[in-house]
Amino acid sequence: MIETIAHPAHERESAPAGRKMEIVIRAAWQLFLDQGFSATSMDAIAKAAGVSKATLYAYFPSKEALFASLIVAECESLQRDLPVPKLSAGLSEALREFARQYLHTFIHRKDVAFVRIIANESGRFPVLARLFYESGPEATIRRLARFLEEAKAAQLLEFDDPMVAAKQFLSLVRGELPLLIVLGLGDLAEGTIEQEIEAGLKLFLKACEPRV
Amino acid sequence: MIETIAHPAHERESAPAGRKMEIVIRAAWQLFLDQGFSATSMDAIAKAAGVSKATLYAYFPSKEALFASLIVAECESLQRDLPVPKLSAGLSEALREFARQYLHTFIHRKDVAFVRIIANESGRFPVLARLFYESGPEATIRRLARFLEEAKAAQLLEFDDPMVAAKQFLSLVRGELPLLIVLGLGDLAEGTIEQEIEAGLKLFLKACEPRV
DNA sequence: GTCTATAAAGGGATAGAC
DNA sequence: GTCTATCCCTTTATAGAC
Repeated sequence: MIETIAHPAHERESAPAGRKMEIVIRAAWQLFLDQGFSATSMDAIAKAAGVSKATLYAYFPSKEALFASLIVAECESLQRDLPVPKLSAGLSEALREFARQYLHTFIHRKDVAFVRIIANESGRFPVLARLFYESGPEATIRRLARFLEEAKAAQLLEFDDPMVAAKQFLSLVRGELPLLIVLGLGDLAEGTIEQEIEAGLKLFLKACEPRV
Repeated sequence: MIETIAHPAHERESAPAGRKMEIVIRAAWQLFLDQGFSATSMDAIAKAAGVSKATLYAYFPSKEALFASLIVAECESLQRDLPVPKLSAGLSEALREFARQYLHTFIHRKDVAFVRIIANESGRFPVLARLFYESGPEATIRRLARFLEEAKAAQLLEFDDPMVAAKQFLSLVRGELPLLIVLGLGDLAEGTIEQEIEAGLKLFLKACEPRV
């Protein structure tokens, strides 16, 4: 992504390596997501990517370095894909849509698998754990907090601290979902998510909408 | 702790085995909590318990069986130690104290480490994952829901579905705490937990207390 | 850069003595 | 029941040919 411009000259050298590199990264990420760090072997990655183990070690000095590289890249992706609240459609609908986008990451297991991996290697990658929290969950809270502050300024909402209110809204709409998914019990009926969002939104607005 | 009384008679036969068994269980549980299932080796358990590996395999036919046995026992313990809401001290204080007891399991890492282990091995032990969810989280929700229903009957609260309301209250008071702890970022300042509880309680009551 | 082959270490599980 | 010693497999990582 960074080297998109430039380097048209030595395609012959870097292109094969570049393609393989990308295949390796994809295969490794898939395996890490599915099985975690410890359970994923370099052998398995090499096999899935169709390369030899020696090639892996030509790209990355160790399994840890490969893992860290993937996490850092994914955190950048997380920050790019944060939900965006839009007041234009009305406060209620804006929050509803924000919640939908927010929960989408849980339902499709991306974010939860992410947490699971880092959590399981708890002591091992403290820097990566913090990077993830700041790139994903905390950034989401901050973005929503700014939006809530605008709504407060427009006298659509009442609350003390926007960061606290943002955390509370997100807590309400996610409910038990992350736990259920992380436990592999997330086979929910179709409308369940929508119902949870609706219930959470209702409670939040009941508590924070100005009383006429 | 349990066997302080009794068994003075056949100390010679069962006491050595019984004592060692208990030591093994304690050591294994400690290691599983700290390092997870995969990362904990039978060698390490044997060493920590001061027995040989062969002794472990005399007690349990496999590492999986040992692990499952510990999880099942811990789930029984979870159900015994559920928080108990008491209306006697007033609704607000009852919910506050319930929340304190609830979060206590997160702060002291018992429950979270538990989730972390099961989550990472959920593919391997789906039955244990469900057992855990029903023994801990779901049982807690049910207990609180019953209490909320009483409060509703006494016209202290207004809501539609007691199970939904219970989930919402618990979601509010736990906030980001489980995520922070599971990521190893849970070094919170002293009053933080109390503040989170207070804020969650305030929002919940604002939304669910009858308006005079 | 990429491969095959292998070293070195650690894992689960078992045999056999006591 | 408990131990020591060991089998056999998988893992990370590297050596050496091409």
